[in-house]
Amino acid sequence: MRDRGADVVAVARVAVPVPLPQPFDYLAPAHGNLPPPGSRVLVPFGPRRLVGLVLGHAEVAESESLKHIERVLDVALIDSDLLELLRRARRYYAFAPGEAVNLLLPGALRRVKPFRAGPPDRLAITAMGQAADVGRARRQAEVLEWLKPGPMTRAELLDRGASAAVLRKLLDKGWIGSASAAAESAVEPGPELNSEQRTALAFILASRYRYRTFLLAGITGSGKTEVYLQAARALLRRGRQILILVPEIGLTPQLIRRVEARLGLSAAVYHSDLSEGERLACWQAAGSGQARVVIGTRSAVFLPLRRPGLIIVDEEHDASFKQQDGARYHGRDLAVMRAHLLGIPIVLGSATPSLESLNNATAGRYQQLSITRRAGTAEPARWSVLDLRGQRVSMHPALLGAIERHLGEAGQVLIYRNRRGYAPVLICPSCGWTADCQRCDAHMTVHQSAGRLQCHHCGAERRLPPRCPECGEPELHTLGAGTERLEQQLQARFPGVPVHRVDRDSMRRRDQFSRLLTEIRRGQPCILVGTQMLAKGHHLPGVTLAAVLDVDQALFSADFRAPERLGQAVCQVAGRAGRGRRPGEFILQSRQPEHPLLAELCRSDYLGFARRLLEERHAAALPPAVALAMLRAEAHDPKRACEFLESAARCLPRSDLRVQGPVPAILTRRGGYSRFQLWLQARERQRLLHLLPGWVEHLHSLPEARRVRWHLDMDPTEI
DNA sequence: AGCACGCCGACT
DNA sequence: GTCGGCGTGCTC
Repeated sequence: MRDRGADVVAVARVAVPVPLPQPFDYLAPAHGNLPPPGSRVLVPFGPRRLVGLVLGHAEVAESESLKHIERVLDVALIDSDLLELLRRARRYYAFAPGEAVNLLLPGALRRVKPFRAGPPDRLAITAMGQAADVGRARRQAEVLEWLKPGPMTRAELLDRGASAAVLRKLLDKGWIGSASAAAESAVEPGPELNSEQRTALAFILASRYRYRTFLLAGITGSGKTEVYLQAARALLRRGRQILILVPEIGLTPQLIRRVEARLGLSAAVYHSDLSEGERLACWQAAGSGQARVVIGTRSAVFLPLRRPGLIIVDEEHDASFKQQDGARYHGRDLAVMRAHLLGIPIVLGSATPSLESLNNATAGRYQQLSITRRAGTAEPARWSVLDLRGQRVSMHPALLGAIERHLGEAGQVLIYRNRRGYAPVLICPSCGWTADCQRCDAHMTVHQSAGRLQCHHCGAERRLPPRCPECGEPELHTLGAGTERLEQQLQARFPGVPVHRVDRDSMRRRDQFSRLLTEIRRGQPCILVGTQMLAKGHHLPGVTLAAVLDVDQALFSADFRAPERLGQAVCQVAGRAGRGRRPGEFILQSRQPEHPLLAELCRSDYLGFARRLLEERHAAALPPAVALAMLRAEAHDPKRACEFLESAARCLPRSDLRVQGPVPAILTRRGGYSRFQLWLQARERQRLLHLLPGWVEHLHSLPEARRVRWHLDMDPTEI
């Protein structure tokens, strides 16, 4: 027998930022030991050099192809808790180790060349700046004025119209400087908690220093945030850090301000719109413990934390917690995993919890805390359904009447329509031609004011044709109404009343929206028409009437999640009405007013509706009753996509999984690609988890895999 | 993903 | 004669 010790060597298993299924092994640096797991290293990789992350150590057969780590950049930069989170996430979502580098290291630390620290993220006016004589420099004077009330982030200043050059000048002169991230201010007293809020708070605080997941289900306006904040305050006092995950940072300036005012410190904010320098600064502040409260989007779940005490996931049902490319993880679910590893409590909050979380609560994995009453004196809105059958208009006469009445009583009106643009279809009345996207199975949307057709799926755009390109008919018709058209119709019907449209087209710049919100909160009667943007969590105390125009599509969608999302949107919109002192009214328009799901939604609260949906999912063996993973493939040639999925299915180990497909995706052709998928369902999640990583790794070696774009999606939210 | 190597068309 | 098109193969 040969001496095994002689041809075996210790290596570091290194994740490098390439989309390959395996980590790469490296020998210790020429002079030194193997760096411990979590170390950041520089390694030679083919003809180039890359920054990688040491995932662990291993013993492998000695080989000519093994190279040495070139340099150890940071020893044990990532702690073992985060590495363990990463291991579990990789096992669960079956993503490549290369993605790990992207998740755990901010961009600045992935560069081979050392990163030069950029300008500070939070800027404040200095004493010198207060006294400065700016002279003719108008732009600089402007910035100084903005900063006089208090510090602002670089992003906010740029948003308002400051240029990078002006900021650099002011920094050079010492008129503005970095505002200390630790600056503390007085704590604003909060409202008195009602009994339900107090009970919820008591449960959360009872599990301090222990893992526990709480599902805080509180109707809109019930004061969930107040419960989070008081829990946060208790842990801050013990020197712990608080991590708050939010769906989209753009929609939460109010939350950030409120957190800062109520906790008396400035929150570190982490999201993808930050500059590389800002991201690095936040990453370091979180890791050093200097940042006491961190508010971030899903990627913040991977931030290092020195002394974590509590994780909060706000609007936990929101789809943006699911990453839709690269490592397709769910920020909420990883947050739960992280809290578990850290041994700290986590609070998932929502007025309209996801069926996944409700199911976990029912199964006893999460503890549900409900708040059923609105905080303060506000009453829930009165609901009614208008039957749109037989109406050839987008707004029922009774809705217009209600709008008139509410405006007359000095109320504000919110109209929700989940479709931007003027009209979803352009059609020729003589030959039936419709304006379709060349690259997608979809109609193009008419954008009247821009005079263009737009595909909302691939972004294609072209001029609005003056006549039918098929038969020359000069008078083309539009079908349906998007926000742009509704704005026009409402303006025509209610002259003299301001009509504000809120969607991606009308609110190009971020500050436009916040300015409008400020304007609206002054309380003058007005009509707001908008998409999602308008429905999500904004406090609009002057709104007394809210309406959802079209709920029918979602009731008959091929996507099994559509009714859940509909219910959530409807409740969010209904929650906008009557949050001030005046009572609210909520109107739903439908051509299926007697549909059982709608009836349920109107009859009971969201939780009753959700319970019914959950029963349906159990009956149909759909998530969360079963675990679902999806293998997706897309190619210009649909045959290639299907061939790949077929051979992928063939090399699946024999098991009791239910495998279906290849089935076409709902919008089969998008952006010139035909998209197909394989459904993998299992009663027990473990069955899937055991086989996915190995299977996915094997798929890389299939010859068909190189001719298609493919990925695996665990717990998919889009089908 | 990059990056090199490789083997065929229009240009200084 | 060479600059450069992007197919395919490899990266410890």
